[in-house]
Amino acid sequence: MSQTPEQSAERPVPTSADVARLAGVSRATVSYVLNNTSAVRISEPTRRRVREAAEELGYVPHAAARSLRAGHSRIVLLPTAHVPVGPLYSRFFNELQWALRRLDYTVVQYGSLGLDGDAAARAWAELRPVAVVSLGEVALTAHGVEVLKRSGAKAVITLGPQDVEGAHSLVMDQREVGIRAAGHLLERGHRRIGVIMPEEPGLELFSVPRLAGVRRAVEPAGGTVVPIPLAYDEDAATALAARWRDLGVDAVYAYNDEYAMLLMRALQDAGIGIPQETAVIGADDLLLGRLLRPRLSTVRIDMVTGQHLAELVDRVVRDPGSEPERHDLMGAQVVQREST
Amino acid sequence: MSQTPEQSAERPVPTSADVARLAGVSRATVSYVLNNTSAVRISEPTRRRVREAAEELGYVPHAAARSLRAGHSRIVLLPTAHVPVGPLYSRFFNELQWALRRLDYTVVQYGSLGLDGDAAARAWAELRPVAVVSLGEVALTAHGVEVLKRSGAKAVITLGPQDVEGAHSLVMDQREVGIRAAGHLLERGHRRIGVIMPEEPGLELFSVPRLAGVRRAVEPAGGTVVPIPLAYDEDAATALAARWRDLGVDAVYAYNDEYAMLLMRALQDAGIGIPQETAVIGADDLLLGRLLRPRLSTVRIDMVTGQHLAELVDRVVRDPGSEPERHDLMGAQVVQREST
DNA sequence: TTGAAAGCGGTACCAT
DNA sequence: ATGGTACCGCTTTCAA
Repeated sequence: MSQTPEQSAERPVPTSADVARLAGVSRATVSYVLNNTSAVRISEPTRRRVREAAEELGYVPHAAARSLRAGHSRIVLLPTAHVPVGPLYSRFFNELQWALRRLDYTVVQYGSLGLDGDAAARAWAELRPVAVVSLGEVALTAHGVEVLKRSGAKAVITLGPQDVEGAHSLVMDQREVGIRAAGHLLERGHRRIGVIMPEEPGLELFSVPRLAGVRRAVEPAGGTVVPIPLAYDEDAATALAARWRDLGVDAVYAYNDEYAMLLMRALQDAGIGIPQETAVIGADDLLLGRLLRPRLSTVRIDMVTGQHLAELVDRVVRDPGSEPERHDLMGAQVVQREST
Repeated sequence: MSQTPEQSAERPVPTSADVARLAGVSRATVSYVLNNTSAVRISEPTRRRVREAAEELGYVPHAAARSLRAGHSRIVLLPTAHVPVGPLYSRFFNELQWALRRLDYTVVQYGSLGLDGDAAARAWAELRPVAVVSLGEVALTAHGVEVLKRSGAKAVITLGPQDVEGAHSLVMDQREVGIRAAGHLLERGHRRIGVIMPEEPGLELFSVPRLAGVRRAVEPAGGTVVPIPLAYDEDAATALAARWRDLGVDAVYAYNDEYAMLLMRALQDAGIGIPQETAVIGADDLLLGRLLRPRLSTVRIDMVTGQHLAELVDRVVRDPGSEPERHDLMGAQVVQREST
């Protein structure tokens, strides 16, 4: 009797038993009424009494108890380590959440700081999610996928640079972006190609593979790749521009359009002609690139939409038997404007 | 074409009872071992047997069952209707999630499409969150707060234009931004002031009060306010610029720096001098404003940091008895550059 | 038409 | 040092 977990001075949270007592019926009846169970017929007067009692007490059902009993949840887990800033990614993320919510899933965002793949998978599995959509910030291993599936996850979907055994993988090979950017610059006759590497944390996920892509395109062609760290900050850009000519690059791929804008402004202020002296290309095809002068060339990325991904989640949840698929998505195309 | 039978749909998820059976001990012992309960001493050999059994079965505890028994959760609910895009807001949001996670809360993002305040509050209460941080997209009423608290929420915190009874309110009066922007333009001698109103959904939360602020500053001074709808899109801006002179405004507050950039470019392309013919001021003090020519004047907003808010959540959770406070935050200051 | 009761998976008190 | 067991709140047979 002494095991009341939490007996505060406040009113205890009303349960369906309280509603039943007040309405003078059993808990079963309360459940039937409030869930509109069609298999059972409850008289209208009883329904009314139950509803009124629930209303009066401010009764709200307990989701955890319900799903414990049901044996499954509608939780979709979205692990996040660092959510990369940037308009493209935010938009995707919002769309995804929105679309999942429309499909009646509960989105749980779970920060997984400093957990390695398997520890993270175990932590996620505690929530018994029906699906996990890993955005690739935390490396999910085949074993991690197994743990999740064992814990009842019907769909494990990864979105990242490579596919993971046992999971549906949406492979977004960011190297492609670098390859396209570099390919374009090579075509235009450039050979010594700078690559802006953001110093902000959480962007390595994208920046490192993009650099690798540039290398892959440039080195076989006999060109040179020069990685150039840059903080997203005016002073850093000015300092970089001051020593720009020492770098001897004749073209630069600037990670994305925002970094490209920062760099272009600094170079222009330092009297370096774009594209004559240095060609500049960004990525992401943001509106701002079209507003710059010269207009910014860029790599447009065809990313999966949040809506699309949400539908995949739902499909896999409904048909968990389906073989894990691997989709290569992420087309990338150069949009040439005036800066190259 | 033999079917792959290894689907977990068949194999039941292992429970602590399974672990107990395999280890040849009771469920209580399993619980003691896996939770390192210090009140009881378990022999080392037993501990090992339990650990091995858990490992072998791939056992992962069930968070819902645990918190059902415990009588409370560590869920912090973040309702989101439309998460406004925009770097300032995304950064805040990420910080908040990150900081809460560090404090060992589980962040649940819950999209509340088309639910009115009270229905939303009920839906949120089902999850029995220990805290709710409403970012002001869904209007929370005093009654809604009551429902949440009755369901066990120790902290209900709202961040929005006005305080809500019963909740800790962080009042961010966006009108202040409009007031500052307009005040600055009035000082510089402008009297007919345009206000760019983004057509994108989800921004009304900010744009409408900002417009109200402009009105409040301009009208007593005998000036005129001209709201100007604008989609975040190059063609829309070009079309607007073409009829700009008909509007007869001599200054414009452009919602934020991104819309300001879009507008400035279109105006400049149409041969309209900035700031001579039309002064332009943005808001948010983004880096891009400093990169524009002329450099963009802006309103810098001192928003609460995610870290700060997370600490408030934690403090209120630990001391739920504390009186609801109302903090006015959101200082706003004009940063004058060259566009005004 | 309604109620009694058996769990879902864990935790922690009380015996042993 | 362990085991037995009574809950947490809810759904869902099975009886009455």
